Amino acid sequence: MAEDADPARKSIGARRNPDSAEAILVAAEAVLVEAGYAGFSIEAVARRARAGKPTIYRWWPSKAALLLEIYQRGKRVDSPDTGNIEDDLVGFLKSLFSHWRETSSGSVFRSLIAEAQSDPAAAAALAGYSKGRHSHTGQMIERAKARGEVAVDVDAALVADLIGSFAWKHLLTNRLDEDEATLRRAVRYVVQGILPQSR
Amino acid sequence: MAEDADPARKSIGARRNPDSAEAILVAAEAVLVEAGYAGFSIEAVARRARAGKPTIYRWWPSKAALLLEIYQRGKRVDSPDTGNIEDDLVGFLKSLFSHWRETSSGSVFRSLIAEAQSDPAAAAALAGYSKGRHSHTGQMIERAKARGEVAVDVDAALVADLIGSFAWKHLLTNRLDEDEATLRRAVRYVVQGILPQSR
Amino acid sequence: MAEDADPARKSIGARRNPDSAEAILVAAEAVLVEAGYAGFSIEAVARRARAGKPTIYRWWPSKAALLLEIYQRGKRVDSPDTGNIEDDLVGFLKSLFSHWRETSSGSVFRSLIAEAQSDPAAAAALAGYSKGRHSHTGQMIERAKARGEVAVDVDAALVADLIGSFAWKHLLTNRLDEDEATLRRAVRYVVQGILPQSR
Amino acid sequence: MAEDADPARKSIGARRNPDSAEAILVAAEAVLVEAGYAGFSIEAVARRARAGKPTIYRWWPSKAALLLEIYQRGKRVDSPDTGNIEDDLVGFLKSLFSHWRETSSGSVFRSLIAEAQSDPAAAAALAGYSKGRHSHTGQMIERAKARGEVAVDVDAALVADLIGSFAWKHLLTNRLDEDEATLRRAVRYVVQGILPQSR
DNA sequence: TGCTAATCGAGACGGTACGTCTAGTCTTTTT
DNA sequence: AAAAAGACTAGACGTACCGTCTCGATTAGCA
Repeated sequence: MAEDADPARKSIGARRNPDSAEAILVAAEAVLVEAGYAGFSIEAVARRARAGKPTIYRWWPSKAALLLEIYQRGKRVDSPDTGNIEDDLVGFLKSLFSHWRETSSGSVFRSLIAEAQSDPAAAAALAGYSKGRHSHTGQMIERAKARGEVAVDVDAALVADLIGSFAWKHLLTNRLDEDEATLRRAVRYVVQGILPQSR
Repeated sequence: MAEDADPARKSIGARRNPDSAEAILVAAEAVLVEAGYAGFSIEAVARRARAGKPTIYRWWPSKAALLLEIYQRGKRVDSPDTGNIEDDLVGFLKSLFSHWRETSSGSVFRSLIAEAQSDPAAAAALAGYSKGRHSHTGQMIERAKARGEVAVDVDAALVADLIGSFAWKHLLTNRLDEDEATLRRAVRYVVQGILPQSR
Repeated sequence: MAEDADPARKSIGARRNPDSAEAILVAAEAVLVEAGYAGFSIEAVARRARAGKPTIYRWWPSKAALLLEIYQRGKRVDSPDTGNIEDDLVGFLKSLFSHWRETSSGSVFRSLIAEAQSDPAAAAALAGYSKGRHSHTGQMIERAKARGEVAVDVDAALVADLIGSFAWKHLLTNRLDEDEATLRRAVRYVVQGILPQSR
Repeated sequence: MAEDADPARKSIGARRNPDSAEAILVAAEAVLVEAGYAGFSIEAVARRARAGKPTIYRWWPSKAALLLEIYQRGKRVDSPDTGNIEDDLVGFLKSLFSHWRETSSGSVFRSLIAEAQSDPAAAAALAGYSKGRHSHTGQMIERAKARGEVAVDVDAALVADLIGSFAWKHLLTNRLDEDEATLRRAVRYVVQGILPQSR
């Protein structure tokens, strides 16, 4: 990461300077990782990026917008297709948890959720993003339906919501280190239910 | 609410003044409801409560502690016992959602979750609280087990976690107005699973 | 004084705004005059000047610095040259006392001395200022020396110190209304001594 | 000094406890010496003296009252009588400077002067004290008058004021280390004047 | 001898100010 | 036109003191 490589980054004329944008995003991510959401201020990002605050405000109207873009950049697209819905969902959760754990994404997304609790714009963006994820994750269920593995009248988005909820709550309560057995158990409850005769 | 009833609240000796404590909690709740989490500052609470800032800091070391106590005060203890696990869980979610919707509890709890993302102490408190809720909510599942309605090897706390996750995510994404049919569908997925042959 | 003329004073770019500086100095003087040294707080000055506290702290690191600048602004430069050392010194004291009495300078200088008793920086500044005044006031003695009116080996700065001391103590003990006869007597003691045969 | 000897000093009935008074005065002096005027707060004194704040406020209505009593306790009474007015005054200044330098009296008196600039009661007390000192110091001049060493129409109090002023200003500007030659020169200017023919 | 009354340490109270931090806006200068 | 730079008002942060208050314990002197 070259966020310190340019000791004086100037304007490149009457258009957005991609170096500045890049430097700001990199700096924002670094600040978030190093100082946490509590230390994540526009001031701190500007300082770290050697950028003026107005430059940040020009392109990202709010902290939430910045967070959202950082999160999008580091996004991992992954919906496994093992031919078995349980394995698919367990794999999804496993890879999501490790992605959140091992990259800055976890911090970023936590911050985004936190920000959404005070900033309506962030809330809207997050709701939209979440909805999008439902249909994305829902594809796993749809594939299972197509295979006849899942009842056709199942609301795929709702199942995706359930699974996503579980992930969110673990993220928000610092439980991303859950072992695979637990994840599998949770997924199995959703897939097979908890009734005694269901197996 | 009688937050303006006492035009001069003095010390009552070398011990905590319950009137002040009460006034502060009431004011905190009012500020949170009226100005939202963004406007929830210790300054604002002190102003509203006609209290000195040090008085607040003396008894609540952080915003999180204040939020937690407000939430505890307004807590609703409710785990229905209809003799049917699905109805129990649906009832639980319905009453939780309406409680969150219709009282200040929703705002308070959202704020608490947000606060926990930047304040480690709040995070710990929230994690502890959440764990406590799991065993509480888990009693519904345990009762169902005792009735033979649910498999004995089911991890009641994990099921509670799943149900609670669903509630959290709806709270955090402003979807507390979900209709009963959707809640029931979600609960049914957990109870009966989503497999086609499961019934 | 036009301290209320600008209901919204903004930045004028990446450099000091002289309007703000002026407003702050005017407000500081007004606060000092109206509320006295006891009521002279940075908060009060900021409030009165409609300025942010950081703006004050940016340019004046301490109350003392602010006081010093106010005092310098209202400085009266006056070392009479009547051709007679006694008249010069009496005139100096008279005009200094009336300046202190009739403008805010008296309050400002008193405050500065008080501040210097707790703030080492203020103490240093005051000591430096005082030394400067000695050589300034000393010029009256030097002129008298040149006229042959005063012994050539007299330490002009020390005499200035003596005269200045007298002024300070009167300022600090609210005795700026001393009549001219008394001032003249004091000056005469320094000029002619108190011995019976000295004239 | 036994300020730490009593780990629990109680009431001795419906009257002032001299132990408490003593402990408070000792503590006040210690705080002033160790932390300076800036750190001299009633809180700090109470803490140091293991006394309740009301106990202090009961007997000393203000910081100034406390300072005044401390100063009085440590007072040095000294007006040399060498038979020579110049030597008397030089001796007076020398012993005053060393007293201020080597005991806590200097800090105390400085603080008292500073306090008098914001507290009218302290100002009045200081003015009264100062006046008393004039007549006390004036006795040296009166003695010299009686010896015929000083003109009979000299205003002894005014001369005392001049000498005292010199001492005050040196105290207030941290110049208590002035060498004897300078003190003598200053005294000589007052005694003999600065005119060339005066010797 | 028991009651009253003032004092003690203690520490909470409503406030104000401290000096620092960030928010979001503004203007100038440079490219 | 957009960049950096950094100043601007505004206000929150958490801490220190202010001077007042009430407690419970203590003890002398009055009844």
